[in-house]
Amino acid sequence: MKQFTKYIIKNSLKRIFLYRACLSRLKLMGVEKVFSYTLANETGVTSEQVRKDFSEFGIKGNKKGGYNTNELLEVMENIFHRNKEHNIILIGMGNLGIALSKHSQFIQRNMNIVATFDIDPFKQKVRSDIPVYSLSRLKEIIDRFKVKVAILAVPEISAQEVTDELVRLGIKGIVNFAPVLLKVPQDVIINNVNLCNELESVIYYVHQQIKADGSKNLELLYKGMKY
Amino acid sequence: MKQFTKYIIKNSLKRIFLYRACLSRLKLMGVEKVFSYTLANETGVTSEQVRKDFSEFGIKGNKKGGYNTNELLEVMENIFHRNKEHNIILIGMGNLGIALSKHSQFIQRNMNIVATFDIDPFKQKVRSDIPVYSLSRLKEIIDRFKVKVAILAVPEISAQEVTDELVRLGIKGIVNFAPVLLKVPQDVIINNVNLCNELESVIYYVHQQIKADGSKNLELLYKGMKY
DNA sequence: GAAATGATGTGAAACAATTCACAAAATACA
DNA sequence: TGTATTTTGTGAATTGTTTCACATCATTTC
Repeated sequence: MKQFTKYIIKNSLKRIFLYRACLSRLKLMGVEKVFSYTLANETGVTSEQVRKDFSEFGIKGNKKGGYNTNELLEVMENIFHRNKEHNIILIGMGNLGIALSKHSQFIQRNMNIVATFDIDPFKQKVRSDIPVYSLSRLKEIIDRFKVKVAILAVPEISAQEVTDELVRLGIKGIVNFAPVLLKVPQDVIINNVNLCNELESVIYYVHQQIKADGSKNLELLYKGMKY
Repeated sequence: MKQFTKYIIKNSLKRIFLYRACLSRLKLMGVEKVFSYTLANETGVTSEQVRKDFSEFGIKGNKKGGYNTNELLEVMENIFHRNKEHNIILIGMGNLGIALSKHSQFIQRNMNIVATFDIDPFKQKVRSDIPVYSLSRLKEIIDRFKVKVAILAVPEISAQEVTDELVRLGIKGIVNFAPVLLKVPQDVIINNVNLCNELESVIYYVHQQIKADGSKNLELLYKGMKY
């Protein structure tokens, strides 16, 4: 029954992303020491939460001395395996696929899109630094670059089919931009990113806000995930 | 202290998105009646959860008879104010901005990007169905189309500056693609979408999986948000 | 039309996450 | 050196969420 449910992105991991973003900024500003309340203030969580999260990942600070910015950043880089290079493939070179293939932040963070794929031979000619292949060459590339993670930006209709093939060829994690709930074996991680939903939730909350208009009830409306 | 923390996207709202996606599919397949366990099976949650979520939004079904697919869909459309047209603006016509401006799903769901903006006059010439304006015309467009929600796809460096301007001009909700924690007044909703983080979390879990390799501990690793 | 069935809806219980409260340790300073 | 101060780290308490268990009711069946 729960065959394709995945519990992913534990809250504390999401917050680690926040802390890291702050730390990078603080490092640039030349701050050498941070305290749990510094990060707390910057990210809008409590300082106890910061310390609890750290303890979950085994991060230790110095009593009174706080945390060393560089050390802390390094620990976080390790959590996300940033020391290693990660070879990623991208399937679907539509509007979104093209944008993702050019997304410079991926490279900055050691995530290299080694190849992109599309079913349409015309799109395979699109000029880009990254080669665009036909899907028939998936196996070859996945094997050669030992790819474990794929970005899926294909149309809804072909998402499941492509996923099945990816899983067959050994892909273990997928960031899925198609608005479909993919069915995959237990051991494959799916992270769904649905741009419409992201926009619609904002519309939803803006409307709630307008209805409630500055009342205290707002606090209640916003329980759940923190950003 | 918590000035720019926002609690958004309550879990049940996120799940409502899942249910709706299923319902749309079921409707296309001609299914007229659904039961809580139908949706539960399809989305990977429990049937009690489905009913609890529904009760939160005041959705009532028929004892024994389940829910009518069309009625249920309509209720959900109303939750997300889909009956109304929503005028959105998009700021930043880089790779991602261009892809978003062409994203057909937005239009399918009554979310119209009425105008796009960029600081670079060259990009303002880019061919598109949607006009690309200079930022100096923000006020005019926001007022004319009564825009309340904006998509922010500008570089990190200018994100806060543009946000301040948007807020000043009456924008109440922002989908932010820049990897920055924006500072906004209490009554403005921010939804951060960080593509690198989405990819990195998959890499994280794939690595955990490889380490743990099929053990029962995996269940523990995945607690938190459900997808 | 009475009994059996199958679904909803919801308090109560179990579980999970966050906050509180404070001991412990490191530093600063007299 | 000893006392005051500041910050970490973590059990305990609280708060929030999910699951359980079952009363309720509409429908079907006999």
